[in-house]
Amino acid sequence: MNTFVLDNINLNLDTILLGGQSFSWCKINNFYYGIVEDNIIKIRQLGNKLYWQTFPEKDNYKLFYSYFQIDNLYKNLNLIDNLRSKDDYIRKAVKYLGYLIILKQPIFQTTISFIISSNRNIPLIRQSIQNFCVYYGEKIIVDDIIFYTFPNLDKLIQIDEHILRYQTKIGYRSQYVKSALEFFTNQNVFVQKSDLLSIKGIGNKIADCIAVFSLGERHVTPLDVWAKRALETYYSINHKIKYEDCQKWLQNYFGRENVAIAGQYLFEYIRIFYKTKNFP
DNA sequence: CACCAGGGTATAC
DNA sequence: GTATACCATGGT
Repeated sequence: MNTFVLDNINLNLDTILLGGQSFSWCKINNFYYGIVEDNIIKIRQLGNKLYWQTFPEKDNYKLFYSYFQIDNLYKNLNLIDNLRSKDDYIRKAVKYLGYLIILKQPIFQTTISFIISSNRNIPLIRQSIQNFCVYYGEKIIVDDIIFYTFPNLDKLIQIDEHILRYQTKIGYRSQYVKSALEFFTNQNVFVQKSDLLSIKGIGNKIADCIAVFSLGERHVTPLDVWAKRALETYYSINHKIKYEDCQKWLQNYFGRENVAIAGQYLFEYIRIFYKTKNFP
C-alpha cells in the first residue's frame, strides 16, 4: 500500500465515501473499496496516514490524487474552518461529522449514476449501480473479494434498453440512460454543465450533482429534498423559492467558493437528525 | 393501503 | 413562467 501523510487531520471517510456523493464504495474489514470506472481504489485511514492502492493498475498516483483532490486538500479544509466560525449549523455539522472533502469523480459513471438517482433513495440507487457493474462490468478480484468494474460507453451502448431496464431495475429512467449514452457517443472529451442539460432526465438538480461531484464546481450545491429541508429548517427559507434564486442566496450567505462544501455538510448532517428534529 | 425516495418531463393554463 | 399528473421500483 502507498502512504499519504495527513497533516494532523482526520477525514470522515464513512461519510465521504458511503454518504451521498458516490454510490460505488463499500467498507470491508476496515478498508474502503471504490469502483471508479475501470479501476478499484482501496483506502484506509490509520492515525494521520492514508494507505491506498489502485487496481488493476497499481500505484496509480494520478487517479488517487485526482479522485481525492489531494493537491487542493489543505486549501479546502481551510475553507471549512472559515465556514465553521461563520455559521452555527455548519459549526455543529463540522463538530459532529469532522472533515469532509468533495471527491472528483469520473464524468461518465457519475452522470449515469445521478440520472438513476432521480426520485429514489440512496440504498436503491446503490443497488441499481451495482446491477450495472455485475451485469455489464469486468470482473476483478482484489484481496480475494470479487468486484465488477463500472461498464464503459462501448459496452453499455450494446445493451438493449428493455434488457437494461429489467436487469438494473431503473424503471422509466432507462430512456434517460439511453439519452446519456447518445450524448457521450457524440461528445468529445470536455463536458460542461450546460451541455448536460441537453440529456433527457437531467434537470437543474442532477446537473449540479454532476458539476459538483465530477467537474469540480464549487459555487452551487445540488438542491434536493434534503437540501431544501435543511434550508427550511435552519434558515427559514421557503422550499418553494426558485431553484436558481436559492443558489444565489447560498452564494451570498456562504460565499461563492463555499456553496458546494457547505451544502454537503447540511445534506449529510440533516439526513442524520431530521427525524428527531434535534441537532446536537 | 398510502406515502416516500439526492427529480424530470409533458402538458395545460 | 408556474402548477399538476405521471413516471417504475422497493421500502416503511
